[in-house]
Amino acid sequence: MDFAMHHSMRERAHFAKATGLSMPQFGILMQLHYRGNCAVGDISERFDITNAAASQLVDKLVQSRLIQREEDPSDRRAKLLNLTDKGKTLIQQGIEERYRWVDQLAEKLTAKERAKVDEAITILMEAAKKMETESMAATA
Amino acid sequence: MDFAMHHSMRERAHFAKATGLSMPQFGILMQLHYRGNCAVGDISERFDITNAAASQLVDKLVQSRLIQREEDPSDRRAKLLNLTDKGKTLIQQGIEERYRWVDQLAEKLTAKERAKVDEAITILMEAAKKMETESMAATA
DNA sequence: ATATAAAGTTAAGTCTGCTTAACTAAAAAG
DNA sequence: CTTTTTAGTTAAGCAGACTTAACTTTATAT
Repeated sequence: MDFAMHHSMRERAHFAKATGLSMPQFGILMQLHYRGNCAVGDISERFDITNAAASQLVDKLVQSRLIQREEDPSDRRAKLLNLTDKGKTLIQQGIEERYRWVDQLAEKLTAKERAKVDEAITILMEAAKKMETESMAATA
Repeated sequence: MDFAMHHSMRERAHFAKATGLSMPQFGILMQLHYRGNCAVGDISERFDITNAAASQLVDKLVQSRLIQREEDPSDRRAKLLNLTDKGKTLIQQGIEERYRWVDQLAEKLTAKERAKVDEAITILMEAAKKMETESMAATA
């Protein structure tokens, strides 16, 4: 498990470097991939940096046309951040590249083994989902 | 799976920040935790940076007494890098903190579910090990 | 209506990581 | 025994991320 993460980190760094993005920049793109419609404040909170820092990072990504920043209609102070089409395709590439390894791993398994792994993943996903909603409730 | 990594990354960044370490520095400590007796060249290769950069990072960690750098008896040009006791306890703390989340997740499972997950992990570990040795052979 | 708080931006300055280039010392090759 | 490679260090300089502080604009509270 930790091994997978070790590997994944490396892939991530590699991909970021290949695309000319810094790790923080890449991180923001991933964040927007998973949770779109973010505000700048969500970014700063997620990465534990100041609003100013987040704003500057976001601005760079906007300038490279990877994300778009528009006014939130319900609160005109806030901004809604989203991936542009360019950003989406980039991230999609990155994800595929990172998952090539997983596919290779899957090929090493027999059908029976793969079924077992699938089941375990489903179980874990359920548990994780349950945990997340609980912590959400606790924070709110 | 990706979700776990997302979470893990956050924990990692948080812990690194709390200890006053930068991510690259923390990464080196982790590397030494998993594969001790590294040379400076191993570090630079792992993180895809120059020897100079690795040497400088290593030096900072040596100065903060987290790792030790001694001459390799079998090749006096090379250095053997290892965690000091101080470094070891630090990393141990970090690992425990990161795994608290996994433990919480495990608590959400029934005994039967946990058994299934355990089995799946064993399968995956085997496959990963097989893959690693194969890629080693390919590189060599 | 005024005061206060909140979201974001901008600018100035600091700190790190990283690279290239020049160097030392040890090992391997000829 | 010289020559060349290899491992690592050091210094100079650049680029990026980050922080604080000052500011603008919108929302909220009194």
